[in-house]
Amino acid sequence: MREDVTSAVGAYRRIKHGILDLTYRPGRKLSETTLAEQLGVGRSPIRTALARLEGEGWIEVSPQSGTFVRALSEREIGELSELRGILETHCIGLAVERLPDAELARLTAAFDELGARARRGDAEAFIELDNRLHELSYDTADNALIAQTLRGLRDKVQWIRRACAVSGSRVLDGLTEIEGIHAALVQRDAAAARARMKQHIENAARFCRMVEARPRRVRPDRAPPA
Amino acid sequence: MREDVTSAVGAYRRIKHGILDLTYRPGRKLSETTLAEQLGVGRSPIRTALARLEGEGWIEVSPQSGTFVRALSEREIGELSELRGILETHCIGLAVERLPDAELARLTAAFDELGARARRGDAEAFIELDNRLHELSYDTADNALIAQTLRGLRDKVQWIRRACAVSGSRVLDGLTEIEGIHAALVQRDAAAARARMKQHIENAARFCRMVEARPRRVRPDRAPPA
DNA sequence: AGTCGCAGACTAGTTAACAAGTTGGGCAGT
DNA sequence: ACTGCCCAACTTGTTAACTAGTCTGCGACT
Repeated sequence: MREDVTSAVGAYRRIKHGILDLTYRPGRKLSETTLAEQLGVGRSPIRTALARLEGEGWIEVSPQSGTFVRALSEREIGELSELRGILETHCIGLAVERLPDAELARLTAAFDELGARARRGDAEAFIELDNRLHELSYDTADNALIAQTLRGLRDKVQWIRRACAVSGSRVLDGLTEIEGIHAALVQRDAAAARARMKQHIENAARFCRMVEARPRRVRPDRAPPA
Repeated sequence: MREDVTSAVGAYRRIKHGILDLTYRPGRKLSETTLAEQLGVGRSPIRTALARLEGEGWIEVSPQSGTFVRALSEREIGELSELRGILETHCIGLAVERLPDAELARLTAAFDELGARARRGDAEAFIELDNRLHELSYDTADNALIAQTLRGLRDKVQWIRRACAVSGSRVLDGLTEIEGIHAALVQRDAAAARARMKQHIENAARFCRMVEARPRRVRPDRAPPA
């Protein structure tokens, strides 16, 4: 594995990776001491990594008690999807106006090639295509803050999908949806693109309920955050 | 001052407060050792606080070199305003639909009382009124994630305003703007409310260029972020 | 049998000392 | 006078030991 600049960012990457691939499932306890031993570093880099993960909403620290992978409530999943819908809709609307024809042609080529593979059940091809579409719209929107926010939200959505074990048939439905968005792009129809993107986002995180690894108490919550 | 739960959150509050009230101006170096001595704690709580502030985008840490209060470029200010505009517009649109008449009546009363004071030049009254309007729309939108994001963005905008020493005449202009939004709320006119809110946000952070405390080099940037 | 209390083994929070790297000023050589 | 090197001071990164709070399970008492 590539050598990390600091122990802290290495720990961050490995722990987040462990959360995303469900090695550390929602509700699971993450002991600083244990993680430090497993990663072969002291507790400080672990604490730095955990602080960042807490800030990004992946984990929850209960003082003097434990650190746990967060499970998102249905409400939180809904809030997350609402925010994502607003921003993705905004970006795709701008892409309709601003995306250069040359870029659009390359996207169309990708849809021709990867779309065919996805239709034969290649989930990787679908994910690649989905990424291309979204990232292209982020680039076009030309707002690093919004793009960064959206990437964080997408991480969460994909994590939720995995934690819910959504069926593979979503791939075909999803493909149909993004093909519709692509068609709207080609026709330079902003209203259709926005409406279809909204629908796409709403479908993405629907009917999900996270299952925690173990039941656990609610956070003691000794102090309200600033 | 209220006793803090942990040294780390106390340090976070005091350092952030120092940034907001311009005690620590953009570009200024924040030494962990010095801060630890000033606040009477060890370096660890300071590091925890700084990590959080870095995550929120207030400071920038250069390894083995120093920690600096970030200065926002015109571009970043623009991006920030764009995001804020999108979300505030969304919230005020929902408020038009959902805000109960009783709540609206209380807001109108506040406009009568505080508005008069603001028109006589009471900046505090204007800020209070502005807060009431925005917070009410956040509550109505009923999305904690969006509300939290918006509060963070508002912190930044108010900080920018202070760092740019925007003239006091903005108070009267701002009052006129939010009175217009209030009027649209009363008339239950979503389109007008959204348009006026958009204009209000755009005006808020216009013509600002941050002045750093001291010139300094760009960050060494030894490693690309994850 | 059921319940209360205590003790021990955890947890995260904090500290101080040490390691590794950067920075800037002063001195020597040209 | 100017240039280049070097060293000393200061920076954040990391570690291990210590502190204080929480939880769990065993045991005695009711």
